[in-house]
Amino acid sequence: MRIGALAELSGVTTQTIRYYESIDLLAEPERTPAGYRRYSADAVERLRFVRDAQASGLTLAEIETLLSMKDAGLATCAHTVSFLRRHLETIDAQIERLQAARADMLELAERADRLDVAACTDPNRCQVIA
Amino acid sequence: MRIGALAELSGVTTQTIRYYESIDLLAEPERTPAGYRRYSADAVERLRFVRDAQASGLTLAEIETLLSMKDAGLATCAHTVSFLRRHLETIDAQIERLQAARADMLELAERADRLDVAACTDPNRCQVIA
DNA sequence: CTCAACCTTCAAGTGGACTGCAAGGTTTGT
DNA sequence: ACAAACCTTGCAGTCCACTTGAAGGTTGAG
Repeated sequence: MRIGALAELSGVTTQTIRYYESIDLLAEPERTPAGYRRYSADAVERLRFVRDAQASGLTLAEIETLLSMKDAGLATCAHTVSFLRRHLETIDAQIERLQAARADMLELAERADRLDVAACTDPNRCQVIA
Repeated sequence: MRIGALAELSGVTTQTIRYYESIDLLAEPERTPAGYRRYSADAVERLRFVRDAQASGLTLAEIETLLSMKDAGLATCAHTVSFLRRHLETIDAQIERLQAARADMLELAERADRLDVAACTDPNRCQVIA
């Protein structure tokens, strides 16, 4: 598939894909005779990993380290594995924070519902509330 | 308490607190006669909300809207409440993503452990793996 | 054949969230 | 009285992750 199809399937823009290639998150793909990038289905999976890892708070540089580790068939070193373990703890902390945020917002929404007297439907006037 | 103590308690830097004030996330606090900012314990709670909300993927601008809503005693408008509800769904999606990322990393770490032959302890050589 | 939709490179620009000075004044402990 | 640690403003700088634009070449449907 070409870059547009990959973008479609993976939910990132074509520009972002090229950007990822430029910072070595994605290997340079094959090219068609005209010079268009051609990707295999694996690329979708790789981008999925990138997005999950990113959502978990890793920088693209850290993700690159992890992907190198993956690519190297896990020719592992203690340092990176311990980074991974530490990050697992970070993820758990983040899930907790997210649950706290969820509770905060739910309470806000429910209290707002209880007080909802005059509904305001004009998005412009609503931007800043009172 | 003064800005340094608030920073200590809430885990952000003093500069960040001043920055938040500059973008109206935090109200201008009282000042001591010498012009030092003086905060009440509420500020810690407010910063906690900011950090949770931020972890849940809201921008500071969005958090400001939410805090205005809170400050206005929830003089609510349908638009903002529905934003809140939509964001609750985003948070749930994010928790799922985080759990996927967690699973990915755990698998990576465990596969690495199983293959761990020559432990490498030099952090410099370990940065990029193979 | 034509036209829209797709692709190419490279460089510069953007937006969000800080972060780091410089050049001062204040507080606190000894 | 003096140093270390704290505080002030204002503004420039940084980092990350894109995003846009210019100036073109290619593909595929009608």
